[in-house]
Amino acid sequence: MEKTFYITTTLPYVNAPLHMGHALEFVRADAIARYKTLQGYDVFFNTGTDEHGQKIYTKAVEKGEDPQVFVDKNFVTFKEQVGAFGMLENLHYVRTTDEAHIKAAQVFWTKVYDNGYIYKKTYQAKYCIGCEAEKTDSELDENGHCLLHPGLELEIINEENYFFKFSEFGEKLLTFYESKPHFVLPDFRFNEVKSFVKNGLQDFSISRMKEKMAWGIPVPGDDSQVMYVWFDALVNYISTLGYPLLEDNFEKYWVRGTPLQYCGKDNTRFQAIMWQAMLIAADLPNSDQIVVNGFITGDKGIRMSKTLGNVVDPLDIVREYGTDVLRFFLLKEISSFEDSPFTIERFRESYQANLANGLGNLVSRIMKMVTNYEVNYLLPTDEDLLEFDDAVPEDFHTKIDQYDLKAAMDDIWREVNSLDWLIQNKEPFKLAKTDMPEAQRIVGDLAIRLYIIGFLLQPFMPQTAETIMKLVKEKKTPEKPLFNRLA
RNA sequence: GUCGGCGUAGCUCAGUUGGUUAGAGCGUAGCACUCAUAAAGCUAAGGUCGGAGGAUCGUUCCCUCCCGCCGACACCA
Repeated sequence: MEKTFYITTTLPYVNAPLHMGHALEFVRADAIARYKTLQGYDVFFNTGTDEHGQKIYTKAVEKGEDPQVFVDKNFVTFKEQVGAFGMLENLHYVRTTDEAHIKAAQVFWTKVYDNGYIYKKTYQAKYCIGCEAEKTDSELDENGHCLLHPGLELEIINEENYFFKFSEFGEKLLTFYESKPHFVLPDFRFNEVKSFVKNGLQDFSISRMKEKMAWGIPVPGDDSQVMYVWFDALVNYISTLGYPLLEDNFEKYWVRGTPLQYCGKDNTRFQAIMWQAMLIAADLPNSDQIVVNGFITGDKGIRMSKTLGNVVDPLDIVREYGTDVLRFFLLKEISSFEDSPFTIERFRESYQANLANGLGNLVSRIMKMVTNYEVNYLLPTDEDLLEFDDAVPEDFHTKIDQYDLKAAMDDIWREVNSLDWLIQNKEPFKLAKTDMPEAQRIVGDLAIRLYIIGFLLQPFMPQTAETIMKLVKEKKTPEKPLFNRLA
């Protein structure tokens, strides 16, 4: 039976442009998807857009547009932006306003309802007259007043909502976590998850009154309510696989594969706790693993913000340096799990050292000798490279399997450095004048190792990898530098 | 406030089950080579390992306290 692999990003809200954090999530997930594809897995790679909820509704109204028209337009933009990150061709896009998704969310709801985990209860919302908005406890000061209007008493609004019996899932979740010691990566996030669950879970509301906010999926059997946005949105991870149909893709990728969910650290709770409880409530198998990214910050770990002027737009980077260079920096220089700074200075330094002076220059010098000395060599096949571990750096595969992509990239660059060192040390360019066969042997060896670098680079920098492999295969010197030096 | 983590060269970070001169990459300075994108190679400078106490023959690495930063503590998806 063929090996299958499922991976998904979280779904960004469709109303805002993608920032560097999104780029990180997409590029990392894509690198993993490509890696697994190369390993011979049948990969289902999912992303998409979250298109319901108050924020989007408000934005559409502001623009004087019908919400559906608004999200349709924004989805097109979203897809273009994601395309700029160099994603796999067969990436699946799910939209939470897709008919199939809406139906799936409703069937999911009904299943959970029938299993007795949804009930109706009065929900008490705190409403600030000053802000004209509902407030959560974290938005209040110690006196229970709105931070922006500390003088005003909050109004309590009673509203009938549907609730999810989250409180019944504490033990079940902890048992599940026990059975999967690496369910959440990195482990300090898993610890946070566990302690959250151990502190006790409370039921929470999963619907809103339609008359107040109509932009959501109708609750089955109750016209007065729509689903609260994230309850609907989380179902995308399986609606994209054809759920409620439990055969075909769902069986193939979710049940038989190992569903991996990639997310930013602000999403941990939804992915690792709520969604898992929802799956149990609907009698469905849990996810296999949740991998959590840190945030990208500005200089000195300060968060990026427009007012500070330290925002770097991933699309600007792509426009100026190309997709692979953006991918390079995100994969090589950004910590795999912790917060990491992205500054233009750091970016340019790394570009100059690792791409222009490093990899790009290495390709030039090796291929120049290959053509000048008319070197012949026999390249390993893909099968060889996949099967024989001695061709790749030690633990390279282990690092990727643990989603430490930065460590894998460091391995590749160690190889780049050692080839540079070898050239300097063995001096084939001198030997060519006295002992051509030996020079050819050395350069042939270098070319093969360069080819392997290209091979290893495929999941991370697909275009560059292809270029390098092609040059080595065809024994050609690049017509122009792979990466131009910066002034 | 409670729980957890972090604070190591200019920058980004490794590391030590406590033991002679604390590591890498980048950046900086010098030397030198020429196959290459004036790139690569070699060498060097640069650290009281956040601060103060304590336990120890001895600690950057253990304990206590302090300072600073960050995360979780639920309806922000």
